[in-house]
Amino acid sequence: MDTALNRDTQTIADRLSEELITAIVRGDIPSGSKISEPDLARSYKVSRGPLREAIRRLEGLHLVARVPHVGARVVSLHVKQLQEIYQMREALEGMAARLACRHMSEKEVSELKNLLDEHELSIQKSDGREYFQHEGDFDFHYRIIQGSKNQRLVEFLCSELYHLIRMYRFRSSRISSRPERALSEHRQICQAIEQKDEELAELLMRRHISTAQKHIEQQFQGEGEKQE
Amino acid sequence: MDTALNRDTQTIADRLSEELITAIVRGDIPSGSKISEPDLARSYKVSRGPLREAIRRLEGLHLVARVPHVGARVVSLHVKQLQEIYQMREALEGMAARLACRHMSEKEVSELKNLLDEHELSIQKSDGREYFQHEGDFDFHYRIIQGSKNQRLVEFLCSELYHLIRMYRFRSSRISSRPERALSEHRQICQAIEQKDEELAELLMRRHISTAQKHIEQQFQGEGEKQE
DNA sequence: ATCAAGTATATTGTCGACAATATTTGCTAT
DNA sequence: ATAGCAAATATTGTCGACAATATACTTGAT
Repeated sequence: MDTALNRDTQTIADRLSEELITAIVRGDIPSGSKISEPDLARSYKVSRGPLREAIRRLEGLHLVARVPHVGARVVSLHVKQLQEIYQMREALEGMAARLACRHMSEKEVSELKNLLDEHELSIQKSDGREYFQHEGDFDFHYRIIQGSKNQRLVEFLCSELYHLIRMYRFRSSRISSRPERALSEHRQICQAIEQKDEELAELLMRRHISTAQKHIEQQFQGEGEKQE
Repeated sequence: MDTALNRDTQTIADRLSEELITAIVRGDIPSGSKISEPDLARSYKVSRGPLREAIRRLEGLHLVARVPHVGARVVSLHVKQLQEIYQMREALEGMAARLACRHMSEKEVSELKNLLDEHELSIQKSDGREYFQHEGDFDFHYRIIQGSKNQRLVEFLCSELYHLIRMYRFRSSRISSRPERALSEHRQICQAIEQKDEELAELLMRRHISTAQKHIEQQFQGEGEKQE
């Protein structure tokens, strides 16, 4: 369950907020549900002080919405919200790809290429295992974001937007990720970065994400409403 | 039925976090200074509970940095941080301009044009009042961001990045804002939005912000180091 | 005199109790 | 039976006290 029993210096509120984030992202605390302070405090065996501080942090990450004297709810993602997130992601990851051209080291680029080779193998071997596919996809994007060397950009994309995206993926887990097409797009992007073609890298990344967004919208239309 | 009474229903932590934000942005709590919980609690006449929750919120906004068992400090902006912020701003406001083409109403566009006329007048009348100039600049950008109708984008730009930008402006207040040039760029952007030319609007906005960034970098080089 | 270690002080973290507010329940009147 | 009001209950917000940890200071040895 828990892997870190060594962190004595960590504060309860900090540890708790991490736990709550993963619980929310994985759906253990369902999207849209109310957060009861007494209940949560009991089940996590903490007092309400640190719990409230942790909730305040989640509020800042937009994972929960609070209304005074009423309480906090886990946010629920509707189509519109996902569109908004993907629009921001398109702009920011496009910029990240541009900056990665400028700042990624030779070593980082070659590691990125190796990663894509691994993905190709894993696609050939197990052509159904979508979960791994997702993780691989995240891995690719994370590396480029890191490669931008823009710390604030990294922080925002990885710890705010991606939490929400993962949360959505956990909820509706069957996304036909079309791994072959994604891989070929990844290769194009990687090549552009290798050639330090900033314009092209940004363009391709934006198109890649825009495609993913359209795909999600189709999914939602195909299945109608299943929110509540 | 309770619209005017809402101020009473506000919680201490919420009110306090607002006050602290403006205090930090205006420099009343100096950038880089340590935040002492007992001191702050005394001077704002609150107990440490709500104060700590407010600090947790500021931490989420990246206005303060906390280290466990040591305390929180107001962030201090160096050149590198400003560059990072402006890179994100360029990407996001470019996207905002693009979306504004899609979503701004006729009325909003005409109001935007009126705003620019006012700016032109105010530049002619008082060609030295830079403070007003800044506010006008913010106003223009805010409207386009709002015009994107992307609520998450609005929230992030207006309440995270702009806090930090304002904070910097308060610190080193003399930025030669070159109002004439800025105004003409604003007019170009506005025109592109009016004509619903998404490509052009995004391009011009990005160039506009990129120019501002280069300008800031020059300022910093011109004056050398004057931090802490 | 300088450095290290141990003590003293101050600050941060945590807790349980109490107050303020919202929600639910139950009762009354139409 | 239902709408509306009032009491009861539960939840959130706030506070002051105590514990854990870090910083500052003193003391002693080389």
